[in-house]
Amino acid sequence: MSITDIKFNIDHNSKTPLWMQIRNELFDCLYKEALRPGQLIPNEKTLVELFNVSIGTVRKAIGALESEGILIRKQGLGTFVCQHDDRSFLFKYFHIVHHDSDERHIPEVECASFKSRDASDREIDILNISKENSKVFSIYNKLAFHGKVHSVDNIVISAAKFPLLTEEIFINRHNTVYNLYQNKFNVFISKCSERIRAIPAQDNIAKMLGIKANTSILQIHRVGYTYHDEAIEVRTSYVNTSETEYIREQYSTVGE
Amino acid sequence: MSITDIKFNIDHNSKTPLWMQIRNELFDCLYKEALRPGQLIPNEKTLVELFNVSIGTVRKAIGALESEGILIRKQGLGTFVCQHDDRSFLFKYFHIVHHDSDERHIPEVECASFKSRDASDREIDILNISKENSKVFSIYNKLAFHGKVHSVDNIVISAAKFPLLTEEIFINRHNTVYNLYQNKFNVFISKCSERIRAIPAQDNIAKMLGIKANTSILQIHRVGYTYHDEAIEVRTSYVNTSETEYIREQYSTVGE
DNA sequence: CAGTGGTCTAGACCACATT
DNA sequence: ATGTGGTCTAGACCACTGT
Repeated sequence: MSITDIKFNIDHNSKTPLWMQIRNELFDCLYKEALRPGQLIPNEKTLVELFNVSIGTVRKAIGALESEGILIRKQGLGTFVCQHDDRSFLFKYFHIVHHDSDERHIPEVECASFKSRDASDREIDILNISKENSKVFSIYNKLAFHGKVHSVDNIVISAAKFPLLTEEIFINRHNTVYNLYQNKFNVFISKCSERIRAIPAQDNIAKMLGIKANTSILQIHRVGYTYHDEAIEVRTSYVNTSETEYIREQYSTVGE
Repeated sequence: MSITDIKFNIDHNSKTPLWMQIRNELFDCLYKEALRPGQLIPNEKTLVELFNVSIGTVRKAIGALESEGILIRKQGLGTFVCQHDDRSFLFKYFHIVHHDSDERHIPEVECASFKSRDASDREIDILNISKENSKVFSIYNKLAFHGKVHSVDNIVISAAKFPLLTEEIFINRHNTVYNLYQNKFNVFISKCSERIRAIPAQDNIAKMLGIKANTSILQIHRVGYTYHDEAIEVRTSYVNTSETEYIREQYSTVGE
């Protein structure tokens, strides 16, 4: 189904602004997979004809989606659906930096284990897992800077949404995990929520981090969502902050 | 100095867009204190005449400042300079929630100590403190939910930037600390950066939190900035996360 | 070069809030 | 009723990109 074949319902007499209606229609194209990450969307003039509005209105709709991180405009090229291949997405959801550094660096990642098991009650609840196929993949990753492990990530995803995922596929990705989700399974992570606590490291985690048991570490519960707030991934990170820190720079934008 | 008296330099042949020039001029009005938090800015038609551009250009400039959290538009009323009195600012920089709650609540705050002392090297560096007046105020606040203390905040600010601040003034504020800065000292905190680590609680902090020494807690280093990235406040928070959590909801906005 | 998005104009009309 | 910002139009011209 190509976007140019879709019949759009734009109501010029509706209470909701035209640009918002157009934004929603374009957004639904992502959901209905008429538009996919990385894809070029029709140019402004074409959209004007598709929606039968003036160009300023189309531009406002695209601007809204751009500020949401859904679309990205490239002058002279066109407007594209955001993807985790884009440079700006590399560190969007990676918040650990080395102590004496202001810049984020890509960590070295090593998969420690890859298993399939039944979902826990909490996972069933958050990931909205059906009873028929309640299997999940549970993956442990070790993250390091300069060979020194600083974090252990436990990633849990529903097997139903990632059919045919194998340890080999997972390990042999050449990019981020979210990039794998996007490119092999057409799942785009667009939003994350995180909850952070300080806990003493349990034995197994301490061993993976190479520290003594009961050392104070960060425990970060993250839920990753795709379009329409559909929860996709439950991730628990354990971070040794003796040489690293969790950072957050908050311009007082409206969004957050 | 009123904003209508200012001579603006807008260059219609410049490489930088008109709307960006206007955004910068308006922003400088804040810095030069021709505009203050809460103040109504001139209406769009007046700005059109002041800057000698069309209304769409003015609207784009205002839109930029609005998305930065500097201005707030209120339909039918006008456009105002953001202030920490605004509801949306209440929780903007407060990220602690009770464990089994999704909503943020206002904590009970109690001042534990209020002192003046010489700045440390680190504080001199971050706050850009001069050698002539190197005094800082160091304040300890205890934050609680339902009477149970969960956080201790150490606030450090340059005495030079907060002349005449006393413990009495500090304690008798009827709003947030940032609101006090704004209303009594004309300092608007517009940006914060935070770095989070997990540490074992030291004796004095543990005592204030009502927990055993060496319990794992969060240590949050925050620097608060005003316009033009001028550092105003160094705050270190110690959070007992046995019943609370640090939260971050990240829509994939461009800003962050 | 042709095609894209980026900027800017000069209006019209609507929805909202105060007087 | 008046004044505010919000939406929308129908263009013009510029700057950037790849061929």
